[in-house]
Formats: sequence, C-alpha cells, structure tokens
Amino acid sequence: MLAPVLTPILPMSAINLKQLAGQLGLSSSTVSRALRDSYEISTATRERVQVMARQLDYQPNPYAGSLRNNVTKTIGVILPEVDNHFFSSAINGIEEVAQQNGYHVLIYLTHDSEEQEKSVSQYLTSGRVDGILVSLASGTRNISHLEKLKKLEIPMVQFDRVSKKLNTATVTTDDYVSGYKATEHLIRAGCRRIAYLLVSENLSIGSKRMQGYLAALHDHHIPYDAGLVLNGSGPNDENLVRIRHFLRQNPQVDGIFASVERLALSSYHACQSLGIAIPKAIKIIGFSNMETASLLAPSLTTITQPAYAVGKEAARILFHAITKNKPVLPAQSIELKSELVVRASTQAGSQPTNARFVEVCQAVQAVGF
Amino acid sequence: MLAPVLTPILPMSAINLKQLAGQLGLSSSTVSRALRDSYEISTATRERVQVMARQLDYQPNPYAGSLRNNVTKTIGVILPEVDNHFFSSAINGIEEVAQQNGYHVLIYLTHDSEEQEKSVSQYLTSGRVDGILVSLASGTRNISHLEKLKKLEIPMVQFDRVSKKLNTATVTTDDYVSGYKATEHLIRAGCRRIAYLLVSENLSIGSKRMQGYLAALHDHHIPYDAGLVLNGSGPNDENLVRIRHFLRQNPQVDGIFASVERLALSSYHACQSLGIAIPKAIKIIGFSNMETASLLAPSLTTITQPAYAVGKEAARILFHAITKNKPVLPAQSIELKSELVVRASTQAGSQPTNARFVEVCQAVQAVGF
DNA sequence: CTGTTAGCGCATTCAT
DNA sequence: ATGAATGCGCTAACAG
Repeated sequence: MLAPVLTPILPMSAINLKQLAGQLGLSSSTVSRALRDSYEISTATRERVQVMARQLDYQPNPYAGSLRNNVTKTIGVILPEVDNHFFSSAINGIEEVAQQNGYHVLIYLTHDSEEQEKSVSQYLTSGRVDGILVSLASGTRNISHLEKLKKLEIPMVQFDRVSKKLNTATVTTDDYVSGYKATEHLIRAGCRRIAYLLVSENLSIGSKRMQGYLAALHDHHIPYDAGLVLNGSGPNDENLVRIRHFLRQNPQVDGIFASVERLALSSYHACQSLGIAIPKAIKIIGFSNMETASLLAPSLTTITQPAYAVGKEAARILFHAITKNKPVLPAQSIELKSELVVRASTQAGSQPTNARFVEVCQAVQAVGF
Repeated sequence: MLAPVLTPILPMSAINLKQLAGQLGLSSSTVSRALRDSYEISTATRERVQVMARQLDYQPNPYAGSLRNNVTKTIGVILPEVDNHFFSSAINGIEEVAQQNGYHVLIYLTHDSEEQEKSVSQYLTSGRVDGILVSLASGTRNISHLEKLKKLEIPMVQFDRVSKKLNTATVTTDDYVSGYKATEHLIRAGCRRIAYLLVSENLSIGSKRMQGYLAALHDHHIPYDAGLVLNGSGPNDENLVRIRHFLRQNPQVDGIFASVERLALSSYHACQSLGIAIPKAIKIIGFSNMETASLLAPSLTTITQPAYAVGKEAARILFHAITKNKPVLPAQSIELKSELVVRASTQAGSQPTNARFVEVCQAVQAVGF
C-alpha cells in the first residue's frame, strides 16, 4: 500500500526548468541553452522552447542562478534615512539606473547610527549583492565594517556623506563652496552673529561646509566664535531642545546656517516655538532640496543639492564597475554643484530686527525664568 | 608543463561552510548543525565551531540557503514614488519591522505607471521574495499582474492605494471621513466654490476622498459642480499647467481640496505663480504629512496620514502571515485615522498668533517689565 | 553525537 | 545539435 501523497494545493505553482524541459521532451540543458540564445541550438528548437516558456510563463529562479554564476543582479543601498528629500530623491535616481541595468535594489536604513550601519554591512559580506552604494551615518567614527566590504572586493561607491579614508569613488556636492556662499549670503543680508549647526565633525559634509563657513567669516572680517557652533548629531527631538536652549542663551544671534535639512527644519521650529520672527529677527539658510525650499518660501533661503543626479551618478559609476568587472577607483569621483536658492526675504538690506526678542530674553533671564 | 594558474587576487575572500569544516576537521553537516544550535550536537563541538566561525568571520551564503529552504528572508515593496513624505515615512516603518524580523527589503518604484508596475511584479513571480507590500500606481486599471502573484500564494498586503478587487488585507486611512472633514473645514472657513483635485478615479483613495467631499457639500447645501473637479493623474509639470489654466478659467474658486500631497504642492505653486494670495484669496487643504504640513504653515491646512504607522502595520500583517505560514486575509485589514491639522489661517475669521511669544510677553509684563 | 548522501534550480562541462 | 553528469553552498534525511 502506498502512503498517501501530500499534495498541498499549489494553484498555478511556478514552473521550473526541468518541468519545462519535460513538457518539451527535451533535456534541461538544451532548454537552458535555448533560453540563453546559445549558438549551438537549432533555430527550430530555440523557437519552440521560447514559445513554450512564454506560454507556461517560465521564470528562472534568481537564487539558483546567483548560486551558479556568482552574480546576484542586486545592489545594496545603505543610507541614514529616507524621510528626507535629499535621500528620497537620491533613491529615485538610484532605482532608475538600477532598473535600466536590470538590477534589483536592497535598501537598508541606519537611522544615523554606527551600530546599525555595522550590522547591515555585515549582511552584505556574504555575496548578497554585486555592489554597494553607501552614505555614512553621522554617528559613524570607525569605518572598519566598510573596509571589510572593500577587502571582499565588492564594488562600492560612497555618496554625499563620505569618508575619504575609504579608498572608493565618491559622488558629492561642492560642500566647501556652497558653505562659503551660504555664509556670505547671510553676511550680505546683514547678519553678524551667525550660528553654524554642525551635523557631525567627522563627516565630510559637516567639516567641508564648516570650512566654507569659517572662510567666509574670515574674508568678511567677522571674528569666529566657537560658542556659535552647535553640534546637531543625535535625534531630532534632542536637537530641537538643544537649539531652543541655544537660542535663548544667545539672543544676539541674527543668522543660522544649518548644514543639513533636518537641522534647518529643527531650527525653523525652534524659532517658531520661541516666537522669533523669521527672517525678521533671525535669517536662516539651510541645505535642503528644491521642494522643501519652495515650501519654506519666503522664510528660508536654501542650498539645494542635485539629489536625483547624485543618486544617478553614484549608481552609474557602480554599474560601470560591475558590468566591466573593474574596481571602483577614487579617480572616478564626481563633485556636483549645489544651487543657492535665494529668497527675497534674506536679500541684502533687510536688517535683522530682533531687538525686541533680545530685550525679552534678557528680561526673562533676569527673573530666572 | 602545467598551465599557469590564474589566481585573481582575492584578499580576504569569503569562507564557506566546507572550508570552515575543513579547518575544524569536521564534516560540513556537523558544522551546519552546530551553527544552527541543533540539539543533537555536543556542547563542546558546538562551542568550538561557533568560536572558529566567528574567528574566520564565516557568513553563510544567503542564496544557497534560499535555494535549499525555499525561504528568502526578503520582502518586496512596490510603490508609486518615494520622493513623497507619505511613502518615505511608510518605508521607514516597513524597514524597521523588516529589520526586527531579520528580513531584507527590495524596493521597486513604479512612478505611477501601470506598465512599470506590471514589469516589477513579473520580477517577483519567481520566488525572489517571501512576501510583498504594494501601493498601487494611480495609472493602474488592470490588476492581473497582482492577481498572478496572489495565485502563486505569495503573501501580499496592500497599503494606502489599494484595490478591493484583490482578495488581500489592506492598510488604509479613513479616506471618506477625512475627505468629509477637509471639505467641511473649508466650508466653515467661508469657502463656497471648492475645487477638488482628484488623483485617479479608479484608485480607492481618489474615490473615497471624493465621496467625503461630495457628502460634505451635500450636507452643507452647496451644489456640486462637476466643473470644479480636476483630474490630477499624470506627471507633476502637466498637473501644474492644468491647475494654472483651471484657476484662470475659474476665478470664482475660493477653496482647493487636494487629494494627495503632490497635488497640494502643485496647486500651491500654481497660486504663487498666478499671484493668488493663500489663504486670503484661496484657502487650500491637502493630504500631506506632518513635516510638510508644518513647513507650509500657515498657508495650507492639511490632512496628515499616519504614514509611518501605515507602513509598520502593513509590514506587521505581512510578517504575521509569513512566519505563521498562513494566508493574508481581507479580514485582517486595518483602517487608521488621519489627523486634520488646522492652521489658524484657514479658521473662520481668525488671525495668526504665536502662542509662545504671547506667553513670554505676558510673563515679562507680569513681573513688572 | 557525527558522517555520508542527496537535492534545491540552474548553467556548464564533457561526451556523443 | 543535444543529453548526461557535475557542482555552486547549504540543509535535511538517512545511516551509523
């Protein structure tokens, strides 16, 4: 007596190569070759196979192929956050190039945490992807996890938040120049006590933009005050509290330069909640993409990075390396230009008028509020 | 004479199970079991294996495992766009739940095109993922591609932009109610000729929100004018042109209800470029997330969807099905509540004020300043 | 407790 | 031009 066969209901179960071959009365190797347009297959059978494959809707198992060929047709993207116009636009560009190349995109968010960046990097050490695009977490100090990926010879391109210690190509924007221009813009608009909201000391964008800030101050003979540089790594709510506190302690501040969108928004909110008029009492300039920029009009002048292009170029460099089987070289790095989107409100001649706020703050402090 | 061996430089090449077993003088099956904490392995060898594995940084090849176990530890997310606060927040929620479950996330953008949705769906028919989260493209009429995935018994959950024709669980927000409230809000703020910007007739969110709009008009005895309903499927720039044209042709319009963020922004821009004052000449209410909402203040009152929660819940339902190996049932569907974020500016007859500033001033006055 | 064997689905040798 | 056999890396069934 035969044991009852367990036949789970598989309505329209996917067909595999062997079954397809069975239907055709051919061996699976012949079918495999026919589908890959091998020259050593007669035109007749090739046709027949391809017609039947389409008819039965044959889809090769991608992981079997990966195992065999050591090619995954998949890239990994590691980034700090996605709820941010810069990164979501960048993903847009990345995904588009990936689709063009017939590639799949695995996405990993680090939430700006070095720990999470390490653990997702670990996932990618085992041949899960053919290449990696990465934008560093602001909390990242040690980059050994990425160095490991490099040693495994997985092609890698960094974008925007990069570390030059890693020997890879990078796609960045002109952080120094735009930092300089942003600061100069505030100075020309009459600001003299300009706060700088730093995202992270050890992140390229943080330091470069800050160098631009320092150079602009210097060129315009404004003394640098270290007390006006506020560290804004850490979570949003924490930053908001810190900025609020900072603004109350420093009522003389008449301009804010935020080095990333998150901080621009936090400072915007901090000012709102403190009743500080933007841009009448304080002028704000921040890195942010065009959509947000237009929304903030006319309160906030912005440095708009070409996020979509950054993603696209980074992906392009990566796929060049993958398809040509060449290493990604630092020499392939690209720097794209940001755009200073000037709002009428922060243009020259409109002097900040936060006298009233200063007065109130002093009064509040005086009574120990 | 031996042929020269081609030894490509493989610095720190990844180690596999067999090699690890070789190092330990064990068979690969023993090592496999030891790593998986099988009960039938002596504690001594298990320790030894795990130590060595860590030492040599052994990472199992994920695709070999997938092939063997028919489990990919990967989900696919299909969505219209990512450059949108709703979807990027939703991804945030999805990714978080995925990481908690040790899963990987493949992302596919359709750019609101039925064609692209079909082709990415095709990628997922071959066992690439264990489950799918999908939000329909506004252009999608025919859903046979998704029905095919369902027939293959791939767990699937729809979110936000769903089709009830598909027999799956859905995670949506209270579109009818919030559409009603939004319209009523404009009416209470004094609007009488309210335009509705429709995203797509055949998308649940479009029709439900519109039903709320119609019901509110009816309940407030405002006649429905089909000429005030503007179709806003299609690309952004096209919508902008269409809205501009519409507003010039219909100067009597005093309110706009935009059914998605994209359209709210386009109408905002259209008004700006036409010199129409918001909210003095026209009041706008639109679906949008909190961050954008706060940026647009005080011009635009918003319906804020709990995007992060939507993503999280959708993922949770999906993983429940995957891990319990149960089908996803329509009965598991959830409807979350949106929030009407009212700006002072669109309230009936009210002036914008800043509570915090007023508070501080009063405190100062109270102590005699 | 551990080793041997087989097979997931596919592409590639090697044979014919 | 086609078929049989092999192995990618892993796990599970089947010995011992």
